[in-house]
Amino acid sequence: MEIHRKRVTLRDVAATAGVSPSTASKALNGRRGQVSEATQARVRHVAEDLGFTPNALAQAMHTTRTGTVGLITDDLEGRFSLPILMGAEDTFGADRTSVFLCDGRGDPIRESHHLRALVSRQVDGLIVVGARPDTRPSVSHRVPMPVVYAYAASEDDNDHCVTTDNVRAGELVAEHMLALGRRNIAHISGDPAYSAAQERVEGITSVLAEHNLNLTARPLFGSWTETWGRAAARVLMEGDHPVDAIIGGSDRITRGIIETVKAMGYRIPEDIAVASFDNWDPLVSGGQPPVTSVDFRFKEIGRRAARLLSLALDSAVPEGSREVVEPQLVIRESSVGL
Amino acid sequence: MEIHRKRVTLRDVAATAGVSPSTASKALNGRRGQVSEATQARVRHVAEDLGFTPNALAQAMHTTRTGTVGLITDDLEGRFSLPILMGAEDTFGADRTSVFLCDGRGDPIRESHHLRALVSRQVDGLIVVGARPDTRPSVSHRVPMPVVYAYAASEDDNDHCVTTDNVRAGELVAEHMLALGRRNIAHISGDPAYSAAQERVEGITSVLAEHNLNLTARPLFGSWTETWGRAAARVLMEGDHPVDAIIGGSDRITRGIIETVKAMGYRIPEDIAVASFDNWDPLVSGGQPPVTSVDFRFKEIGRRAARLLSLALDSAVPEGSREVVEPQLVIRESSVGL
DNA sequence: GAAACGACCGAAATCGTTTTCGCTCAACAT
DNA sequence: ATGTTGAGCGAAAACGATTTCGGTCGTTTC
Repeated sequence: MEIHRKRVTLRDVAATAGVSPSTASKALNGRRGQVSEATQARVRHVAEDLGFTPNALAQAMHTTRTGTVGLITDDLEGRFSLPILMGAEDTFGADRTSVFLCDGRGDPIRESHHLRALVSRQVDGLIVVGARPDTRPSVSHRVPMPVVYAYAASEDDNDHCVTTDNVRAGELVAEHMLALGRRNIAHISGDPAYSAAQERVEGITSVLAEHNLNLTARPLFGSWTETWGRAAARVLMEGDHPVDAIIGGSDRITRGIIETVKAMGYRIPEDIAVASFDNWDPLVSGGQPPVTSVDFRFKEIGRRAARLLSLALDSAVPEGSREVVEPQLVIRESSVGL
Repeated sequence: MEIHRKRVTLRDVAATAGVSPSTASKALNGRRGQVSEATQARVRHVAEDLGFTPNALAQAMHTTRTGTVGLITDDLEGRFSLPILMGAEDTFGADRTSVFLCDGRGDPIRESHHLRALVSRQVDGLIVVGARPDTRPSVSHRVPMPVVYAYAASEDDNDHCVTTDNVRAGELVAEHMLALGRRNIAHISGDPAYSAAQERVEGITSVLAEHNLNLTARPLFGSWTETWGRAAARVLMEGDHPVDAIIGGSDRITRGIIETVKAMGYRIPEDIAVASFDNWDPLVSGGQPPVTSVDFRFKEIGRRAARLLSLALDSAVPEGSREVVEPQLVIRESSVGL
């Protein structure tokens, strides 16, 4: 049924209700004291009957608020941006604001294009989601509306940012391993160019240091892949250092580690306790054993970013607000036996 | 620098260029013959100078085209919807239309809410992405604009749909296995309630039948999890039927299969060739060995859906158009040795 | 030299809604 | 009877852009 019936406007409602558009508007918006109960009811009924939906665009021309925000990301897989989007939807839901999602795909030209499109669509604000948790160039000076950076902070200190705490994430895992009585802890990380890699190492070593311990071997850096996890695990286990715990730099790396360690005849977690970062469900929950991992709570990041943006829209927040979402350790059988 | 400078309007441009808004408009839109070269250049220059960006909302009130479409999904993980979104962006890019992404999260109430929001925002059209490839309820009668269903078809035959071909996917894998000389082929599927599961079986068996073959054992149904893959693989390998190839129902299932088969001492692909459906990179590319898998080409689905929607916007397409995107087999080492 | 023409520009209407302001009319006080 | 309310409604302006329709010129044509 492709009856793309003409859109019914306030004018139509007013006409069939026998009042002026102004009165109809007041009736529907519940302007008390300006319209009688009787006509209010009548207009409401007619509007319902005709299936009237107010044109948000026309409304926006007055309020200069469109009830829309842009979310710009570079994250192809959507591992960060979708949970963040969902969190944002959660807190915007009450505000009844909708989200434009745009993928810049790491291309500044494409990003500029999206930026222009969003500005011309008069979005009230912007959430910029970085692909990696390093700082990224600010776009705030290029747009006439508030911007909040999520996951990756902006390079400009005056911008609003909601980020993760990779140092804390490292601490969480290290504390967990120590609490389990492990003392010979190794770390197989990913690409050392990522600040996340460095900060997690920092968190781990600082906790160990508090107990007068050190990593049993120098952290191994490579790439964020299973293949690297396998290779590094073999090197590590064939080395001279005793190992009773391995911290993988990501869930992908950890998959490789677990496979190799098991293949070499060690039991997990009895001989080797394993933990990881990301808590990405498809990799973590179905594994054998399921993997203990740090969850960075992307959804919460989205919620907080949206909240911050809402405040910024009302200029109710100082420049350069920074929020950090505390990560959370999710414990599974790879570190603690059943 | 939170200089949220007042937005510059066409009026401003006109004023500083010393012309009327109408002339400014014509100049910027290149209305030839209605404005002299000189003033055109002057207005353009001023607009550039002031950083003028036309208000798309105001423009939309004339054209009754907002250059926005809604994309509604239920897919929490974004495995389908993000690639589809990217594909849609690709073909919409030229049209300079932006996409509202909304997640219904499987909740009809939430979906209705989003639907209302999109209608009130005057989106030109809608793309509805189903979470599973079964048919889903139509929403077309509830909105005054064209709708295209992607991935999951609509229950209403008059709707436009772009879907995958699960039967063909099954055929592709089966043909591949036969071409490799495998004759004792088993299939470990997922939840039998999914039409995708049934159709893939259908594709596989039909190809085998053409060669007077049958699956070496009845297809095993369970859930779309690694755990099920492990359990089923063990049952299968310990059974009486000879097996030289296993087709996993999804990449997650296949992870479990491979792990178990390897643990039982078989070599992949020498003893057992393995293939799968989905071609989901994080599960498929880093595996040991990497997994042969059928790619359903979500991006292409998005592109086609967007194209179909564009046509529907111009009423240039008959009711009930159905498009099927041909899946593609991606061959890796789990089926073909190096 | 008058008429016709074309190039260039601006006034005004329009899109759909909200808001301000003024109008009308009944009810009430004086 | 006149003046004062105030409740209820509508006319009109406004948001920012586009488009139609004239209007003002200077130039060409017979």
